[in-house]
Amino acid sequence: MDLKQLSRALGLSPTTVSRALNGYAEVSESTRQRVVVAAAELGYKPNFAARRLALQKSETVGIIYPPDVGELGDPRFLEVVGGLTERFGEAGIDLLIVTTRQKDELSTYARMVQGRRVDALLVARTRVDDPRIDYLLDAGFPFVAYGRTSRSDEHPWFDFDNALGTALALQRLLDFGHRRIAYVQAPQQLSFASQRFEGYRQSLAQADLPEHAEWVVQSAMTRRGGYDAMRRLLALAQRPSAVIVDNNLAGIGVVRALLDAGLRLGREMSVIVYDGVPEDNLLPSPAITSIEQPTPHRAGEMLAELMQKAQQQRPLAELQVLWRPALQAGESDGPVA
Amino acid sequence: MDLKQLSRALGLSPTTVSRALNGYAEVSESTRQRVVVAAAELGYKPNFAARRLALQKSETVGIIYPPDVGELGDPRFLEVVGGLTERFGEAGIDLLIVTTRQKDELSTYARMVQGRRVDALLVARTRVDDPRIDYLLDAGFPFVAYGRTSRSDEHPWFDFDNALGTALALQRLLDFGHRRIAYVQAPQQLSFASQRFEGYRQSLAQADLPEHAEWVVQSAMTRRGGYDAMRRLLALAQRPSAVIVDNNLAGIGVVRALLDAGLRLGREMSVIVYDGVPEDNLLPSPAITSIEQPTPHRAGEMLAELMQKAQQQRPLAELQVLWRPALQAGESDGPVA
DNA sequence: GGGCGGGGCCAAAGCGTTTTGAATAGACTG
DNA sequence: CAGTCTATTCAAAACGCTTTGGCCCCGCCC
Repeated sequence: MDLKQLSRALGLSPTTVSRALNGYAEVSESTRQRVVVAAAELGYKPNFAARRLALQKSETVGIIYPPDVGELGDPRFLEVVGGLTERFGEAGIDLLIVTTRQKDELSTYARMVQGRRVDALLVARTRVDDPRIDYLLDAGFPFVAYGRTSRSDEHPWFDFDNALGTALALQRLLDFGHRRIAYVQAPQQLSFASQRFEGYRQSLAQADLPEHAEWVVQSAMTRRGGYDAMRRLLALAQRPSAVIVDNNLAGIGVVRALLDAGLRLGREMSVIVYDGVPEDNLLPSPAITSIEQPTPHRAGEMLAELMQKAQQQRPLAELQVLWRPALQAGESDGPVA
Repeated sequence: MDLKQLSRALGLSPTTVSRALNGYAEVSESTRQRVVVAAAELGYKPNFAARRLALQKSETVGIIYPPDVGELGDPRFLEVVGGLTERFGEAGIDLLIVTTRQKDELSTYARMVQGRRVDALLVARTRVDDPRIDYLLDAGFPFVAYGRTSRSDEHPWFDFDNALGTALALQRLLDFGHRRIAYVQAPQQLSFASQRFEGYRQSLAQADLPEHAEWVVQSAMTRRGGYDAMRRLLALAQRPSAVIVDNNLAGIGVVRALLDAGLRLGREMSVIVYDGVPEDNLLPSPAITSIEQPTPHRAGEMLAELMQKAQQQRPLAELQVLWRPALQAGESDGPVA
């Protein structure tokens, strides 16, 4: 059942039928009714390839990411995708997912853009100097970057203010009188980890406190990693009085290590965890003070909104969103003993 | 840069250029070379809408799922998607993700199928009597069901043999001499949970053992849920001597509860956990005996393969895959005390 | 009453590919 | 040397939709 057949069945021209279905004004209300009813009855569905060819747009947005997700990548990225699909689904827009290795990256982008396969792209896992961004800016193609780049002032992006998060945490501990503040961090290749660490360093510098290399421990982004890191910290001759953990998985390990060592949280040791410790954690500990961000799912919804606005060529100011984390006080920290 | 421009630049007809690029035999080797080189140089990328319209296929597969992922749904479904994209990416096929509420479900499917938006579909979260399956079978459209249905013998599907898994676990415990075997289960709306429970019940019946309602505890699919469930079991007058947990999150809670109660695993209480307990769990416990399945990512790869085969109209026998779990012995179970 | 404006409709021309059917030229056959 | 192949190329027709430019008819204005 295509448009021609439908129009023939109605005794109308394809032109009129097409217009009736797409809500154009140049068609009488009565004909519109007839057409809509007939289309539903006969089960007419437009052919998308044809529609897209004529329309010169795809009603599809794309997202390209490297295939090694879950390794060094953002382990929760697929949750972001969940938020994206949900939002786009409401708008009747399809989401295309493509994986590509880094070496074929640019040609994949070119295929998408020049082949008009999608109307807009999401650039995930941005790098500081990112050739994909250069390409898209150059081509004048609508896109949103998930993470800032060196050319952030020229394009739409969405990001978290990671440095602010650790700064907030550090400030709170300083206010409590702490001066020996340790830092447990995820691998620094991850951009969020390096940004968070930067917030720690800068706040330390602002407070005129020296960095103490011993108190900065890098560990795997796992419970076990956090556990081991904390044990190392506890073994130091000069023990810290507080610790900031830059991710919640390691945070669980850190807290467990403290509990196992018999230390009371918020008294003998203050703890603040980035992203918080999930409720379902089995730790018999007081509420952990944390730096809270929206969930990946919410981030996905936000990205979807931005992508739609990007296609409408809104002013850049509306298309750059930095989500500021907030400190959520718990009972895992307190005045220095 | 479209085909016409390219052909003009080469002094050839679009016909020949198209053939050269798509590897047809009716074009001389020397022209092919010229064309390929020029196409690369001039950066020609085919327009996909046009290509699809002419070809009457989309080089895209679709996957439609309800938007409430992460609630009662398969929380790891998005990992499956990861496996899918990876496989399809290698084959140059796009993956379209669409969300839809259950009430619009069928019209979404119709739009996809009749609008030829995709070449094949993955039906996720199949229900026993599933109108989507009826629709697709009726339309003769290639698809793969992720989960069996009441019409499983008529269509391609991929599934896990959940009942076999719990049966293996139960048999092992019986062999160890256990007769009081408890069962901690996830909510029974989840089809995997009901299938696993079915395996437990049937094996029990086969062994001529009565079901003991007290020993079957339902809990949330969380660590905390498992913890509480185990505590309830421990409080019973007639304590079980072994326990099977139907999901690994609750499994962690169960083990923690046993450790907290000072019970030695494999001696005072035997434990088998479906899907195993992840390594990064901080439990100071012996290796947990588990029922192992491939990861969701692997399942995604498998599904991708099946979808490709489904499009080639292979015989149904090749298109129905039941993955059998295996019991992996640990030290968390042993002979009855 | 003639001209004008606009509502409602249509035929035909795209959109950028692939494919069909035919043409040309040279090689080979008898 | 006429006739048949074969290899290579091309013009034109799909594919199914949207949109441009017109056409027709009716009511309205001066």
